[in-house]
Amino acid sequence: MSYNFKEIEKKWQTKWEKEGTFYAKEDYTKKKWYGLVEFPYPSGQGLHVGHPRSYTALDIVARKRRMEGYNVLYPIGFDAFGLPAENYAIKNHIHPKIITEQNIANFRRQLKSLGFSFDWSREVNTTDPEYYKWTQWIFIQLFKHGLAYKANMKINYCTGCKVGLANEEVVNGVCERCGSPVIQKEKSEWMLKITEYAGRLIDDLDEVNFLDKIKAQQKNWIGRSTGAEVTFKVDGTNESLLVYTTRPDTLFGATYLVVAPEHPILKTLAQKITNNEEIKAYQEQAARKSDFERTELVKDKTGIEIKGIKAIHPITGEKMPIWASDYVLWGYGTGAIMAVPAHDTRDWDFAKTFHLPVKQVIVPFQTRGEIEPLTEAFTDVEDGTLVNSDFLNGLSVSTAISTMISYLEEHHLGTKKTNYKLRDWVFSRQRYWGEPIPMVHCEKCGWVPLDEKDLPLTLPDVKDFEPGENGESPLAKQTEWIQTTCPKCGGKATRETDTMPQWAGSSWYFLRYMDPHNQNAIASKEAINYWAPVDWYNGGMEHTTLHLLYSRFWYKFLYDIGVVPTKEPYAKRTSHGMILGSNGEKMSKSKGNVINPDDIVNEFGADTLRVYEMFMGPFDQTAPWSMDSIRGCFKFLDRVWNMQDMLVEGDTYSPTFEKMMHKAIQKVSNDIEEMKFNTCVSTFMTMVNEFYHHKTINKAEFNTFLTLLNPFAPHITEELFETIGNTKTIAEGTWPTYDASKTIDEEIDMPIQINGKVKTTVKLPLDCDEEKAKEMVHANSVIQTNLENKTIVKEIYVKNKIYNIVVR
RNA sequence: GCAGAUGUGGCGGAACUGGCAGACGCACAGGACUUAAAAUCCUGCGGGACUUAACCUCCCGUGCCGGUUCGAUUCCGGCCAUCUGCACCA
Repeated sequence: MSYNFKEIEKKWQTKWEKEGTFYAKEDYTKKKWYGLVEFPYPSGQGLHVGHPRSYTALDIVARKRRMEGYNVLYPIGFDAFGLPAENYAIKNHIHPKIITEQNIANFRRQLKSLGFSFDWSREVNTTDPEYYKWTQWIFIQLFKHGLAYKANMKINYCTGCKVGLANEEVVNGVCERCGSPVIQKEKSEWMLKITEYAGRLIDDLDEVNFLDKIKAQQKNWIGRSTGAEVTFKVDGTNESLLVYTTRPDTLFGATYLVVAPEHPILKTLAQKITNNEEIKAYQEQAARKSDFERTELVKDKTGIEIKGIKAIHPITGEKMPIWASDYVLWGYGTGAIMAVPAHDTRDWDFAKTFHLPVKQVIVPFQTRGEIEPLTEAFTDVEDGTLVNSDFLNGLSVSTAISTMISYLEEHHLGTKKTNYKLRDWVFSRQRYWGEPIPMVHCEKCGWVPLDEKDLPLTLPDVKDFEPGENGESPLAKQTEWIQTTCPKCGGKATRETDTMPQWAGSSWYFLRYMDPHNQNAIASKEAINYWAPVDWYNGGMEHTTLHLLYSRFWYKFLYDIGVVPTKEPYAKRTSHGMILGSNGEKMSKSKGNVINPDDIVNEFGADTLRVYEMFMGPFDQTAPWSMDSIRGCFKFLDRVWNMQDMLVEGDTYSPTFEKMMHKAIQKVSNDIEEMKFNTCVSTFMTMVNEFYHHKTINKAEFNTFLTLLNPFAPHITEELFETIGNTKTIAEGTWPTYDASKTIDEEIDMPIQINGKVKTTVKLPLDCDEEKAKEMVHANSVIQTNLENKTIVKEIYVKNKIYNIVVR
């Protein structure tokens, strides 16, 4: 019988579905394991070959865990709100709900065809009102705790999508999604105060097992810096300028101040300022630039001196000029800086451009206080000694920083201050296909949340999905829907017409899986206490600064209000590499290098696809697709299939294979934990080669082999397991164990080196003592020949590793 | 510019904690089976020198230069290249 993967895969998938083989148990007394993969956005293109890479990987772990006796939750769902469905709806006048349903059906079919051990009874869908009811509920809690607020602010506005974007969604000045230019637009938006959690989002990374690069990227993104705010009085006025600096030690080197063009002091002191016209012109010029131009294109410093006012140095009392320049950002720190051209590259450039004074206050340590003229800013903080700095002279940079901060605080001139680059999360979208924001605006009471018992606030059924005038949400046209009453005073009120961003539904979906049909809560307390946190979460690096950060933020908030029991949602986070086209480029329709998983399943079967994606390379690195390699994996499974013809009886491992079996169990068990799936597959291949070489395999060996391979290729292994006469399935069985003593070779092919170069090998018993080893090595003829006319300088023997003879 | 990663045969890649570089797969070559082809099975396969050939032996070889070491793909210093993220954040 030849390997009929189509029949086999269908048979087992039907059985699993019918019997609910992989459903998580409600038994909260068993030890649990919760594995999570990022649920897909059900796009019209169907599943990408990248999805199975991540899903197979955790499927392998999940299947192993079940066999190890854990109660496993390995769920899946659909993150189905989003722009593509809406854009499609606008173009083809079909309701996004219908498109979404179709796409989900297709995704579900594809996912099932790959044999993942998902608990399909817990499938969630973010567009289901029974789901987004709780997304809205969380929003209301955020609002009640002052973490959601309306702000009239300049937002990034995508000219293509006609929608406001979070900073995270703007890439190189264009929209991350559609590539259209992003402009600044004034709009009233809902914001979430993620900045309030910035510190904890960094600090609590210490408690979780995330890949270092993920931690590093999150830290970088949140961008914590510590320093001081220092007050500079403006001469002859009651006004003062607050500046932020990370280098308070350089205060004596400050020679001028710079404010952002948007700084309010330019208005407040307009009476005293003598060149208002010029300043206005500069402000307009700066405002015209998009963020992209401000940061990307224009590195040359521009600016203008604010004439008529001077600042006073808080310690020396010197009068300092004040400039305005767009290299100082209004959105960060205080929007004003003290410029220390000698020790900051940007200030140096600015000072050189406008011929401003440079005062050096730090010298490299080894110059012993000698001041040599600078040719560029000296910014080294590790190796610096303070000079020209009064009470700081002679101190190192780090000591000088703390000394200065103490001094400032003591004299009420400044305070210690931590700043973050992270901005609050722009939470409004002027779109139809998203969760309605459950808020109404009452003229008397202001913004009022809906009563929780009135949730979900469902999307009104509309026919026109075009954005409204001026970038308004399509919902703004639903005049009837908008009119409502205020939940607080019962008066006339209007609904919020903006919807939530796509990140909303995905910020908490892993909690819903724990108890997906609960009508009264996100999930029951018992379910959350049992399943939280997620034990292992795998996903793409591209979600590190968006989804991963957002969901950690929401979870921490839920922790604060007592909904969840742990500080962090994910105990462990790993990341898979991207799959590239066979030409080494990112798969895209326009490049014509897209692989459809359906085609692979049809031609080779799901097991082959799974094995190939695990074999193609290190899991966390990018890997190009190769049609030739996939044939090799098919051939491997075909060889596994044909091993049934070599089967002989046997309840224990035969002496020929005993060692190999124990070693293989050890290696595969360990490698799965380390996500070294590629070497697992090569172990399987080596085993098969061995069985072929001896043209025999007994039942005990076959059973173990099939169990090890089962997480990778679940269908063929179950079929063979049944064929060779087992009455239970592998899924019902236990993970094989190994005897460590049987993985050790009692004889070692010891490599013998002369001057570090291997000349030959000598068979030595395990843990052979040095004397015996020496004797045997010197008895070897190759070594004897090599030692002729040589003087032995030294002999190095490392037990069970190497024997090296150093000669002259 | 800053942060992180990567660099090994024709290709994808392997190598525990510093100890036989190239596991496993692909491609390629040869053989068996076949009327033939495909499939399958077996064998070979980093480069070079020596050799009629085989075996043996020797030399070179993990991006480049240097160092530590009996011994370096692995550790250290300095470069180069590629990828990813961030980018005037005071």
